[in-house]
Amino acid sequence: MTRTTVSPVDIQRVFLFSGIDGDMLVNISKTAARIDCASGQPLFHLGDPATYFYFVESGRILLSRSSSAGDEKVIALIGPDETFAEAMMFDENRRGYPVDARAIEHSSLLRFSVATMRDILAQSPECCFRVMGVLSTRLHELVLQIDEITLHNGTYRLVAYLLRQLPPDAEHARDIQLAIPKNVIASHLSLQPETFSRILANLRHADLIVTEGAHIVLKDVAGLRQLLET
Amino acid sequence: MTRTTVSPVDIQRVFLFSGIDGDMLVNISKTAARIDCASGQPLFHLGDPATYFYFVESGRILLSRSSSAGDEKVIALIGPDETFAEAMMFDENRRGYPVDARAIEHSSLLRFSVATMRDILAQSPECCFRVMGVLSTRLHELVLQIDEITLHNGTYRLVAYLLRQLPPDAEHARDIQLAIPKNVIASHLSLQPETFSRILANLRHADLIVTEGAHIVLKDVAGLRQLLET
DNA sequence: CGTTTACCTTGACGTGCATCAATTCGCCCT
DNA sequence: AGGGCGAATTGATGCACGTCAAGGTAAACG
Repeated sequence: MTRTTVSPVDIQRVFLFSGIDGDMLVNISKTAARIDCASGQPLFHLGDPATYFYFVESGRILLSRSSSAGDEKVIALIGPDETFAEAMMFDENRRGYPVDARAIEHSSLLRFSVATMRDILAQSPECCFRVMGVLSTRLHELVLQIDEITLHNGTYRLVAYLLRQLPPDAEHARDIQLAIPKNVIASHLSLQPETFSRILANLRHADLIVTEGAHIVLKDVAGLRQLLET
Repeated sequence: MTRTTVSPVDIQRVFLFSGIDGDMLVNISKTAARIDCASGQPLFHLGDPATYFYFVESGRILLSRSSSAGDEKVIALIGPDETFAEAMMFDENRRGYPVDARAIEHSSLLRFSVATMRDILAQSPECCFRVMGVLSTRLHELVLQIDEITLHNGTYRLVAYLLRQLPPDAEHARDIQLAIPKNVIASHLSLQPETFSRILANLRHADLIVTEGAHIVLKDVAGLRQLLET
């Protein structure tokens, strides 16, 4: 894991900071750092004092909770141009990070000081609104996740996941390339890898999909959508 | 469901508004309303355009998601002095409320305009910080909920719930009076009422608790705590 | 280039919790 | 008081998914 400096230009790419002007940008870049980390490398652990939040330039970060029995549940997967752990700016009770974080690819991150960011926010309601927007979106996503886990079975969750991978605009794209190992997706969907594999097999036997490793073709999108009704 | 006016004094009780001065307070109270609603009464449904958020003066509000099969999962229970649906101030994509809400007791609420509140926030970073703090807490709670559902079994969840009902300060309080019907608690813990009842029976047979209706005595707190380890 | 290692798949089996069904209990209502 | 109704409990049974075990495949690495 290497650490390099960050220029104001790098920061322009971070959505949360758009609309922040010259002086403040410099301030931010002074307390920021670029983190380059290898696949598998942990960034922080549950309960660690939360002094930073992150922006993903490239690569992929996995956020998870683990039980003492050794089971791990993937809470979120963070890709390029996304931030995570922004909520740590408001960790009033000093509970620290609520999840573990680690890279699952070789990744380049920007690391920002929570304290600096608080100073910025105190002066920029516009920036506050952006942060609140992001937090609100996260909230919505977690509610959807709870909905799926508690109200729907494994097949539903997996099919919903596959359909979400389709680009929303392209009408007739039916090919999916999984960017993430299947066991990780399984954990994200609250399934065991074995169950994940079996459900894919079922869908294959029902002639709804074709699979070849990480490449999946949705043969019958309408049929898959139908599985989500009832 | 009746609707009455709200005075600036009423609003002082809302934590989110503490530190807001005279002029703005009046503004808020003008667009606010007191809602008095009977037990069972719905406040809004999933997807409804979100123009209000709420503060509970008294009573209890249930937030839930429902499947098309008719199953309902309780996402949160909101009691006196708490706000809910604040995140709707930042519903940029107009997705509407992400849950259903209804009273499960005769309740008195204050209803605030999302638009007015946005105006306030734009002028008060202090108030922004309070909102962000609340959102951050909600986020944390949802992550904990996902953790429990996916990483722990029914007994763990129920025991954890019982222990949470103990006042944190009072060292030797062991009596719990459930303020909520058991089937509602069951749904909140992602259990069927039958399973909930059976787990209570198990704990009773293991001499860990004594039950009499909604009154539960934790006979062996240490023993219960032990169930949460491993 | 062969070996290791991580990931994936499939089978056999077990189990935690859901489902269905039948009482019982307590409470509101007239 | 009595009747009606929702909530709670308990039993019998079933199933979705987890667990354990045994290969199979492919990429990573010396």
